[in-house]
Amino acid sequence: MNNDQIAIKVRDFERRCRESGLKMTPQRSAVYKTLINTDMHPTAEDVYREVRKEMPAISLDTVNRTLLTLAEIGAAFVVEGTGQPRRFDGGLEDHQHFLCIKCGKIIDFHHPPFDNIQLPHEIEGKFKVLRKTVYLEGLCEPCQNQSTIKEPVN
Amino acid sequence: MNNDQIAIKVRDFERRCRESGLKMTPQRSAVYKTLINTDMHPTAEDVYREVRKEMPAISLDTVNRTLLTLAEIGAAFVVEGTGQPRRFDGGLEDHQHFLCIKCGKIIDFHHPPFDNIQLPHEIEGKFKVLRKTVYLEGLCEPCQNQSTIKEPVN
DNA sequence: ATCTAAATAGTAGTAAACATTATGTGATAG
DNA sequence: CTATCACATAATGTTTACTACTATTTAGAT
Repeated sequence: MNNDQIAIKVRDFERRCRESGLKMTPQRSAVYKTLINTDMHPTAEDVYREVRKEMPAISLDTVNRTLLTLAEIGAAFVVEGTGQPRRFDGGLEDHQHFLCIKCGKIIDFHHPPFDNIQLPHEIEGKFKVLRKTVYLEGLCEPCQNQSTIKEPVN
Repeated sequence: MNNDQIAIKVRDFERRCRESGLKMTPQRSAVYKTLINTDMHPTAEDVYREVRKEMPAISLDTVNRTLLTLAEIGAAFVVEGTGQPRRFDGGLEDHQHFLCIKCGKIIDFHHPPFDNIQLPHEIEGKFKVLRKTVYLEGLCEPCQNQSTIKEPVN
């Protein structure tokens, strides 16, 4: 990604912040710029290491909080399957998962058309796919109404 | 799930263990029984709390290790929430993820048919879906050659 | 019954996520 | 421009999940 493209994205991001009522701070810009400047999937720690090159005084906590903020306003997202304690499922029957990003509840559902997803050949050829699923994130029923109170995880 | 069904599953599990060359320990049975006896998606900690009611001396470490073993032999699986640090993605263009469960690498791919998944109505009605994607797990190319999981004995 | 490799319990260590608090700063109105 | 205030940050500490290590125990084979 060249400098122009980055500048455009950063301006876009700044507009998005204002629209969401967030203040524009140098830290936010720096974190965002660092994030989109990598094609990897960095942890907060990774971004922290990188962004310090430009802004040595920034704290890890700020980086982490900022990244979460970016995810909240839709300027970035958390890669599925990361950041939570590991959770297990003994149900081997075909089913799919919906994760409530607010209360953390995982809700099973089963939509038979999702059972046999056809993968493109370049994937089947390159990787050994052990699991393929449709994965949903959003708000469960109780959380759509409650605004502040956090529900216990199931 | 009634007692008969559980008994069948446990026998099945024991056979699966033998086939994988794993010893049958009371701890393994207990952990497995506890796991399939819940329709939730427990963490190791959750299972630990539950299984201690029957087997007070079991250690958390054993529960965690056993659950991972179950996942390895296919008697259970790890759901979204892989115990890794949270990872972010600033690439907002449509794409999907492949996670290598061995080296932890996340590989982007893009298969346009996956961009617009049609959800069943009962989902759209109940939940506010903020993200929907096809998610793959398996082994990436370099990791396919270095399997650590013991092959079934024939 | 004996042996051996595997599994477990117990403990300690590491690292990520989160909470708290004092300080600092961006955005707005006067 | 500057005064104000809510929001953001830095610094620190706490909690929690995960992993590492070692001595002991045990399942399964002979």
